[in-house]
Amino acid sequence: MPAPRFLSDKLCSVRTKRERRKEARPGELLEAALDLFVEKGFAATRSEEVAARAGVSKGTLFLYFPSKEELFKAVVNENLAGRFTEWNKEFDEYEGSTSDMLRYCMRVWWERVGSTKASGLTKLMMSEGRNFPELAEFYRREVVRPGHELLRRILQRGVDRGEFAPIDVDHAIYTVIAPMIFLMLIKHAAAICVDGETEIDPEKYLAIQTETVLHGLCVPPRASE
Amino acid sequence: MPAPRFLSDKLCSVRTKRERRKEARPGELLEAALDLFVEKGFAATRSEEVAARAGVSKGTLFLYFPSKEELFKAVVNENLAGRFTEWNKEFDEYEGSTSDMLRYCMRVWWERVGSTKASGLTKLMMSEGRNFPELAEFYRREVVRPGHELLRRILQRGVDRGEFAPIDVDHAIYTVIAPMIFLMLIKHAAAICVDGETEIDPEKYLAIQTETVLHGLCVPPRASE
Amino acid sequence: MPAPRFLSDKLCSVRTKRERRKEARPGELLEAALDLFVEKGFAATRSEEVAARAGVSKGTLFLYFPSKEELFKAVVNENLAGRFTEWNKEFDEYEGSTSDMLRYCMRVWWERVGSTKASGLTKLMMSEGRNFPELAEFYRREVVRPGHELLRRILQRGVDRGEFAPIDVDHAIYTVIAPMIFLMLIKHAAAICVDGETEIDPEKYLAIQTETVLHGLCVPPRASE
Amino acid sequence: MPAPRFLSDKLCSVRTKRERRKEARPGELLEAALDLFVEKGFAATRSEEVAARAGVSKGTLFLYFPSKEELFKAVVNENLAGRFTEWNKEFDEYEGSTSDMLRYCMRVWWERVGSTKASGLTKLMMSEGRNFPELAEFYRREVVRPGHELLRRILQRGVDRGEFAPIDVDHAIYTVIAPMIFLMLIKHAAAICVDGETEIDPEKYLAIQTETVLHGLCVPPRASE
DNA sequence: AATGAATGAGAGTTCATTCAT
DNA sequence: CATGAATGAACTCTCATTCAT
Repeated sequence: MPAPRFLSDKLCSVRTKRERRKEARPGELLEAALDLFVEKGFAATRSEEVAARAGVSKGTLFLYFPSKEELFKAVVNENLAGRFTEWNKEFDEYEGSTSDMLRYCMRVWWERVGSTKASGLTKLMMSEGRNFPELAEFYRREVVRPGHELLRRILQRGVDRGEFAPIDVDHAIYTVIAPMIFLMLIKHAAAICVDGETEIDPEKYLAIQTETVLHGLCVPPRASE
Repeated sequence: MPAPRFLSDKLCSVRTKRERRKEARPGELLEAALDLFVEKGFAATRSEEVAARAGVSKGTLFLYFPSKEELFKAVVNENLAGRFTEWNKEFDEYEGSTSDMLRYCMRVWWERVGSTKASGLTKLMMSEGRNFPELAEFYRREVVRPGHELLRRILQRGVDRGEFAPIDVDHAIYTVIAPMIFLMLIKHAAAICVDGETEIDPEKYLAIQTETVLHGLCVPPRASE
Repeated sequence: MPAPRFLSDKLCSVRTKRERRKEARPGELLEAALDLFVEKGFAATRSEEVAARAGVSKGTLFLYFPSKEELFKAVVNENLAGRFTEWNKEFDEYEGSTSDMLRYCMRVWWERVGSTKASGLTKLMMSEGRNFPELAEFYRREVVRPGHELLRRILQRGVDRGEFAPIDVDHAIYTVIAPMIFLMLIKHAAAICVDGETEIDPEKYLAIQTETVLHGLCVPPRASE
Repeated sequence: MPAPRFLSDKLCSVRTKRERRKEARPGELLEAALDLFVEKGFAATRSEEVAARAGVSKGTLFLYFPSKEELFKAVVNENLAGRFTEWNKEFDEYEGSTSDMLRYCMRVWWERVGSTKASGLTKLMMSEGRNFPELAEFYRREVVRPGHELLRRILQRGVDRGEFAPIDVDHAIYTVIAPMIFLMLIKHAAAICVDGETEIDPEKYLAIQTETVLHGLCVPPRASE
């Protein structure tokens, strides 16, 4: 047997095909599951179909995730819940005006969530949450609550720094969220579109809504209203 | 057809409860079905439960509606599709400005659809449409298309009469629809609400959005506004 | 339509084949289940097989019993647990000597339980109890405990009336039960019998054991021991 | 066969743990399997669990034993079947009275089998034998038959030497076996015990039963006993 | 017209066994 | 030799739909 040419051959690259597959499996399954959950809903997605799309057999799915519900939670973690720490950090370090911060927030939300398949998970929970109370509770705890927290901190920053009027922050959260939710839902609403394509330009829609919201939030710059 | 023995079976109120119930059956089933479809979704609603809520047996349900899908179609007809002729007529006879017409449209839509259980059917189609292509097609044909037609005629009237700028009417339809859809969806989204209650006031939200839309549609007035 | 000749035609005999079947179903299923549980054990008995032996389809079984475990509990109730009230009453009214009472007890136990398929349920619980804790608990509560109570009362009666020595009744229960359990087990032990038939004569075995037990229990009639 | 490089691989204790483990594997697997089969039954014991308890992987189990059934047979051989040659020899060389021989037999049976985990295998076969006909046949051939043979020879010796009455030996076998089987079964019957502990003292029970059996077997002595 | 007992395809999940590494 | 990822048949339970009554 010839000596490996590089040390790394021994430490990194010497993996069998099987090993590589093994490490890739959870990710492949999560991706397949995300696709199918978003496409068909939680109840209507058959476990075997998820497995098949990931290129494995039914049994293999349950090797990695102990049940369909746990698979769903893992999908939510991977695509939404697990990313809040990063997002929180990003906003902790933000230094501009709070208006810009909110604009930035809406924009990156669209880029990272709204425009991706992950937005389908929100639609899914709105549709099927009532039928799967444990999943709904999980989603509220791991996604809705942290999301609200993040927004609350932004809005509170605006109020604290005198940029925003002393509004009821908890109430204002919904004003900010509303257009996001709308976009997520319309994006996944096949049956509603006569010609298959929604005519709304999400970025433009979001920009307009953002300004509307900011108009309502901001302290009038000089004169009294 | 032999004459009824009594003046009018239809008007005669001296009837056993049983007889009345008999004729009311389909209506009761449709109402029960609407409730349950909206509450749990199409797939998750069990036929037997619909029958039970209507106070009849499983078999009776299938006596009136040959399948769960046909039952759903009947519910959609009863609550949405079948009412467009009446609505169309109403707008044919409208005589005020097109801006007022649109304001009126949004308002009565909220009263007659948005704020009622019927709005849940739209949410339902957005959630499960992909899993039931025949229902989706039916819904598009019988609800979405007529709705778009109605709006298109209103908008075209505005353009034709010089009240609205010569916009792309097909595109503008979505601008008008967007807030309606948003309200319908948020209304049925239990899982998304941390504290159980959305803080949005639908009437106010709709009024503001209506004015925003009109602001974008109207020809800038020559004289003062 | 000719008038029924007897009133009973109307009240009793006017049953369709279907109705008769319907009433017989639970009993047929319980009997099939008893047979199969005793023959193959709880885990190894497939629900569909029970249904098939009762002449119905898989689904029908679950129409009458919500789960395999509940089916098992119903079988235990039907064959063992539900008969203790009757047995207790019988012994409450017994008037002879306690020795005869115990002899009678052993004999009727063999006739009504030991020699019947019901004895297989005890074997089953001993074999599989550990794998189905809920069933084991149910069996202990509904069968073992009442059985012990019944015996305790008999033994206590003997002690109270001076027929038996002042023994530890709770301990003596096991002495009485031991031969019953042995017979139940050997009866269902196919693998242990070389030639297919156990050579033990249960009635004789039980009679001998009973006298042995009584010998140990009874106060020596006259002289001191 | 080439000579081992060291004096004796078998006796040489200077070995790595790994090497020792290697050779101990089958034994460790058999021990783990015995534990689990006795604890949970044959069907309810998962192969993987056996492997895990033996500290090896699932694959390794199937390297040593081609199937779960073969594993079970090996466990039976190790703990019961394989020991009959030794036992037979022991009894061939016995020189005392046949009564003492039988007393000795019962006692050592309790010491070597009844009181050990091996007795669980008998209970297991009685419980699950019908579901695994090949195992049942194996058990009958390798354990039940040799056991009966051994007893038959003892009893025949007693008859031949005039110590026992000229009884039907084949029938008497069951009289001798009965208390052994009873003890084995009661020992593994968790579900049957209300208070968790059976009150029977096995050694005492066995001694009494032995004397009872001998009483029935022995020729009434001419002189005093 | 009305019933509800019966059906059976189909879903999630388990586990003995295989085999590439 | 040893591993453990992968398989797929088998099992329990659900529910839309049928049909004898």
